Amino acid sequence: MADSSAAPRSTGRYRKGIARRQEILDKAIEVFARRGSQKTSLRAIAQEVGVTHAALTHYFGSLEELLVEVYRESQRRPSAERPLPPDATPAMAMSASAEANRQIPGLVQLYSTLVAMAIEDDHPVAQDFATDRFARLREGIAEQVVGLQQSGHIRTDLDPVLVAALIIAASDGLQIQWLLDESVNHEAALEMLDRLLRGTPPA
Amino acid sequence: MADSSAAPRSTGRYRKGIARRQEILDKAIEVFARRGSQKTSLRAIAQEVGVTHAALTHYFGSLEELLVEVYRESQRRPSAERPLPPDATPAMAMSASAEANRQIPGLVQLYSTLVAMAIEDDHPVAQDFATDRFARLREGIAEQVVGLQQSGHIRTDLDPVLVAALIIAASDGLQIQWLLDESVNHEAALEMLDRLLRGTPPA
DNA sequence: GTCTATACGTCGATAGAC
DNA sequence: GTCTATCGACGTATAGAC
Repeated sequence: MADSSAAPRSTGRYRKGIARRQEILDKAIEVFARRGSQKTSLRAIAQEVGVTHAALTHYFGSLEELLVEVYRESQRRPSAERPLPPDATPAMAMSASAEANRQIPGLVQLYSTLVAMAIEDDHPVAQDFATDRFARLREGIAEQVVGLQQSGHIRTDLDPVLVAALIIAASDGLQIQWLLDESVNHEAALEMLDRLLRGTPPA
Repeated sequence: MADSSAAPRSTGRYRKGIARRQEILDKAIEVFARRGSQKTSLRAIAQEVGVTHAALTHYFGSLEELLVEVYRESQRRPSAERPLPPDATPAMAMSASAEANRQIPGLVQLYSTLVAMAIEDDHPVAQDFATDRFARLREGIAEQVVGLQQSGHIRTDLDPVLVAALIIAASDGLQIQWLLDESVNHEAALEMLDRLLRGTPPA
């Protein structure tokens, strides 16, 4: 559950504590959006927010939890009203989502940092975050894939869960390659994958 | 070029310096293989190698460069004589390579750490490493794809470079998902991608 | 409850002795 | 060529002001 790991540290049940925590989180997000992923230490964030670094640990427990919350909250906000057509394929939805994230400086770097932390052995919060995110995404996309298979938009000899994992992996991996070399066309590659999944034979 | 960024720090032109550097590098690799990716600080590595952390910076300049060299050297060693059939598809070659890397504890984590560092703005060594690695991989795989298109094993309506980027992205992304959830079948997903690229229509 | 002040141990990096 | 010593910054923990 997202709720359990997203539960405020110690003061969350009280209105004022929640409000203050949210206020700090909002400012932290703004700092990330404005300054990118540099200087993401507790002390640097605290200084920009206008509190001491100890105040941040009071509300978030640890830097790890703060980073996860910043990313979660950023994802929660609709970045700019992107009304996806309801028949959009999962790959193109991932592409649009990636495009939206790219608008926020530092967000992609933050995500990669969290994933890198997650696969280390001593970062349980990041690990829970990443495991949960991937599991939910796979589940949701696999469900869409089943529907698209029934409507004839994806070939039916493919395991929906494998397709979901592949789409997520492709989107994440292409995003990183694009960040390092803008000649890598994230969207075109996902469109190609879409075409392959559709199964229309070569001309 | 890899040579320029891989050039020893200050003593590399002299035989003894090179030898000592290589000796330290060998031990560092052994430490990573034995202990995984934990405790990868300069001081921890130095202690296991048997020198002070200042000695490591003398040979490698920075932790960043040491980590890159450890990964490069690990990749340079043939992990266990895996004679790929010459007609293996790029996707299956990536799968085999990933499988081999998985045998060395901490290597996949080290790779992810380097990639995460690379997309930050203040890690030029990691950035050069990652950019170079992806560019070389894309180039090599795209070349293979062209050959496989000519021999009829990959459908000819696909841009070879996009295919290469997609295969690399899929392999990297699936590896991460697998690390977080072993139910994600890295090899099966890449096999599926292979099948899609081949273009054989659904039964 | 909120938050500051302060201290602890570790980190990467560097200067200078030998 | 390698050490010791030291620096500033880091995440974390705790005591206590309010």
